[in-house]
Amino acid sequence: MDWEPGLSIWKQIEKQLLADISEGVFIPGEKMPTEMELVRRFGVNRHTVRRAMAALVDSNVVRVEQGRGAFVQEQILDYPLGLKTRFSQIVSGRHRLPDKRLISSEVLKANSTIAQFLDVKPGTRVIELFSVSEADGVPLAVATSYLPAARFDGIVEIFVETKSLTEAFKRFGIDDYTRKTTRISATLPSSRVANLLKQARNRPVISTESVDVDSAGAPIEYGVTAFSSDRVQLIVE
Amino acid sequence: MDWEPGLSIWKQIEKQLLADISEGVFIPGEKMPTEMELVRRFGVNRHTVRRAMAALVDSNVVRVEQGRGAFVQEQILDYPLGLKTRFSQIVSGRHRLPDKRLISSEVLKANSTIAQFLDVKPGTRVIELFSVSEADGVPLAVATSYLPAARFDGIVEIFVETKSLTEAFKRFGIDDYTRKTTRISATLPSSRVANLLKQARNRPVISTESVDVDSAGAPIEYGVTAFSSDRVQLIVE
DNA sequence: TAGGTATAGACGTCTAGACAAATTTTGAAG
DNA sequence: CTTCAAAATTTGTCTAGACGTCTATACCTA
Repeated sequence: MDWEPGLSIWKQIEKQLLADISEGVFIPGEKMPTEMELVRRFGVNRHTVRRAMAALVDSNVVRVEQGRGAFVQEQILDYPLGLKTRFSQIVSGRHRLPDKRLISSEVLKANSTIAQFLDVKPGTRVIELFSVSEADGVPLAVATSYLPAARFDGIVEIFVETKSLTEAFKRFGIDDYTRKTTRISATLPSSRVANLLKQARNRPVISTESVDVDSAGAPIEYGVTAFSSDRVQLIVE
Repeated sequence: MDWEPGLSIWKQIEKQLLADISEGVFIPGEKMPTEMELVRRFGVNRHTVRRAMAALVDSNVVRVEQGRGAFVQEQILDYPLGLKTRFSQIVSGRHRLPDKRLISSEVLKANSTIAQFLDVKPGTRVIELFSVSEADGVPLAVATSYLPAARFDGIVEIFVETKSLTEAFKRFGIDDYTRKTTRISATLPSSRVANLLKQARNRPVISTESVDVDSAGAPIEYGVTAFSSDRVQLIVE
């Protein structure tokens, strides 16, 4: 690489890396070359590369993690937590393609926690849905949902077909439902969740616990969702 | 200086300099020690001092000028440019003490520019006021104002006494006046203006040209004002 | 197989030195 | 005294090297 006079080398490197990112050479969320690789590519000292990277970090274009490397910062999705929060609507509204894939499902007997939130007796049969929500193919969240089996027999097939719980509920005569409660915490993901989110195990997830109720106030879903904190920001209105 | 473990040295230096500033050891607008002086004071390498200073520049606490040195950044005053812009009100509203000192005044014959803005014939006698506006003793702007002499005979004494053009106008029966036009440009100050603003000649000033009119629409003042761009930011609403 | 340990890889900090660029000061010439 | 050019100051950039801290991985042991 040859340098044009009048502009400091680190600024030219910053410019080049920025161009690479916008051209898709480096993908948001993916690892960038290591400092030493950039040193070899540009033929400068490591400190000069670091000066350029520092500028990119400063402008929030990349994120650096000690011991791991640098990553192209992804655009963080604002996820409003309202009474009528619908995943697909939020993502579509940001001009991104939503998808919700079912990973596994089974029918089991409710433990005391699930029973309490769904307002049923412990031991009642409930459907467990384990799914991944994506935008443009990038996983944003993994959700575990529990629904009373008696009321929603056969909902799994509809969910797989429509990829939407909202749509599946409609087939069961529930045209409208609202969020009753949401509890928010931050944790580190299990390896399974980290894997599904395609993120490092030491990056935190935002964990929400929520109950949705139908128009009559009866609980229809209890869910635990883990959002990738690098890709999603929850907004409380 | 001895360093506590667990926190990088440059951060400790940053912290110390920040403390010095808030304690008034370094005064806003004044020059800070040179890098070499800080190197001797803290007993570290110049690059370590520069790392700390870079953080302070980043957080807008200091401003560095190549070849001149580092200066404690002064809090920039937002100066709204509205129809009823009144200097003393704006400054008081920011909990700072306004002052407007008359530097010189004289009566002269209007040239074509002044005559045009004041809507009088060239050669008409006008009063020229040259003043400095300060907040907490720090000069923010120097203003040259032109008023029709026939209408405002004896206004100079009132202005000196009240330090306010708004107040002086009131004595002449003008309880209300509005800004008609404001033109904004950026220039380098003359040495006289730089001196009055107590700023370097190579730091730009924001220059405004304005006409105030009374409630009947008749021009009562044409003024040229030079704002210190380090201390004032104009806000157009 | 689970868990701890050693090791290599990658970023963070600090020191040292050499020039470059911008500004200010000094000093000589007129 | 003014003006202009040289010198000194001061900050900006780049290189070079050493060591610390954090992470991931491979390997060993129980």
